[in-house]
Amino acid sequence: MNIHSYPNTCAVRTPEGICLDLLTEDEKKLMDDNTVEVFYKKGEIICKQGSFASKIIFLSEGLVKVYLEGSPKNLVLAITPANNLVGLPSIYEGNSTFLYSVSTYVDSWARLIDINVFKQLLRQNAFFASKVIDILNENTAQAYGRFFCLTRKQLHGRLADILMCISERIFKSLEYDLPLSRSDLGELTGMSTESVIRIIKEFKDDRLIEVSGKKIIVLEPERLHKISVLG
Amino acid sequence: MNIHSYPNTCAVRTPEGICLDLLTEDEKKLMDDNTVEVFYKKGEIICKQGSFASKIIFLSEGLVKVYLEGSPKNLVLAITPANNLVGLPSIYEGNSTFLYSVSTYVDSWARLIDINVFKQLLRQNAFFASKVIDILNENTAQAYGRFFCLTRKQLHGRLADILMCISERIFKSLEYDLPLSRSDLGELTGMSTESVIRIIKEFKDDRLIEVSGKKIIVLEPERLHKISVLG
DNA sequence: TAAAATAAATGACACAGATCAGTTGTATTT
DNA sequence: AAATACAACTGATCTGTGTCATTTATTTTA
Repeated sequence: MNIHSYPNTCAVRTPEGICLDLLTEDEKKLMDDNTVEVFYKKGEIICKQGSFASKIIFLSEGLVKVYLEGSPKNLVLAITPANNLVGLPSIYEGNSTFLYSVSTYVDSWARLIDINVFKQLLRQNAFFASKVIDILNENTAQAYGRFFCLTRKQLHGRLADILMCISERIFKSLEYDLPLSRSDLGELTGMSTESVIRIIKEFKDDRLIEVSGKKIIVLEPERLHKISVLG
Repeated sequence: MNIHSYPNTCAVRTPEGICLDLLTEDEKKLMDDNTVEVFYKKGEIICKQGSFASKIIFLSEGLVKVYLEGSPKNLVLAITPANNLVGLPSIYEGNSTFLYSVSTYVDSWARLIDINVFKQLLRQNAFFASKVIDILNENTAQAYGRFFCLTRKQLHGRLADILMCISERIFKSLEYDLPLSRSDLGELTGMSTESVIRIIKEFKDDRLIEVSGKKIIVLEPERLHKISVLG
């Protein structure tokens, strides 16, 4: 049996403590001296798949999507809220380019940390490295969940999944203002915009959710969750 | 533009040096003292998703599949040849169960390393931890490639992809004896057995590959690669 | 406030690929 | 050598979901 409390398919659980706390004062200073903070408007690209990976991104404010470029359609790997590191998987030996692109759903602030300094700190502070491993592995668990969702569930399950996941992990409330369009939702769930609209309507008609424009209220989380699990 | 030399969708590149070399003599001894070597027959399960994650697996001989359990169909995350670590993503804080199941395609030998000893070594040896991060990230890159393949390519692309990947990364030859059945191939490419058979036949009729039973000879790697890229 | 542009919604249609129901071939077992 | 089981193969349907065309609603711009 395969019991998961709730889906984990769009975003990682926001970490309690961040790994940067494990650095010594000197190490923190070194990192700070090699970090710049940048503002990105809604829709802007923070890093581009295939380009030279020069930085690790700490999202201090906002909401971004992490995605693989594809023509005609991208594949969204995750959406990431504030206080998360992004770009870690690009730091392996022999690779020097970003594995994925990152762009903003809303106005955001990001701290860009020099990747070589980051790597150096990994090699000199085992507690820090160990914590980074934790973060990487949580991301992997989330990616696998998402992988399973997009390849094994069909439309209703996928949409139920995303709606629950956004509610649970991004807004932590059954009621939220979606900063995404229907076509963003389509990209996120790997389906056409038309299908998103159709199924949202069905969920609405079935009184599973309440929708008006961007505002979403989850009325029946249990039933929605059931749909998500059954696929 | 998205230029990859060759697909990377079924298995990681076999690592040149293994991270265990970075341990000190004392650390190596500690690890050895907490490792057992076990033989598994073809088709046996080495670890089961959801069960208590007590070990890290080093596959010393054989070929395994790493997969998520699903009814009715599993999702194969990767196939892994000898001299690779398996189970690393399970070692994050707050998680104590295997993220995936692992079973053997052929008779195999595995060294099972106590997970707590492994974690301890990560926390005390930053070079070791740093190397493990490299391995995790390579695995992530491979998983993303596979994710993209299974969600964005259609049948011909997926099968071409797998045939090339097995040739390139597992056997390192254009000619090989597949230790997998057609239904294994179906599971691996996320398609029905019937479709596997049909498309293999088409590839054969088009003189892209030569097939007799389990024996596969890739006649035109470039064209096969083209099919894989175009989807 | 009107006009233009964009997003949301809806219905008709097409098709990739699964499923089902079989046949043929090849190992195992007795 | 016959019987059984399983893997490989084939053809005929069925269905989920994308695409296209069009209408309605909402936002942005002039």
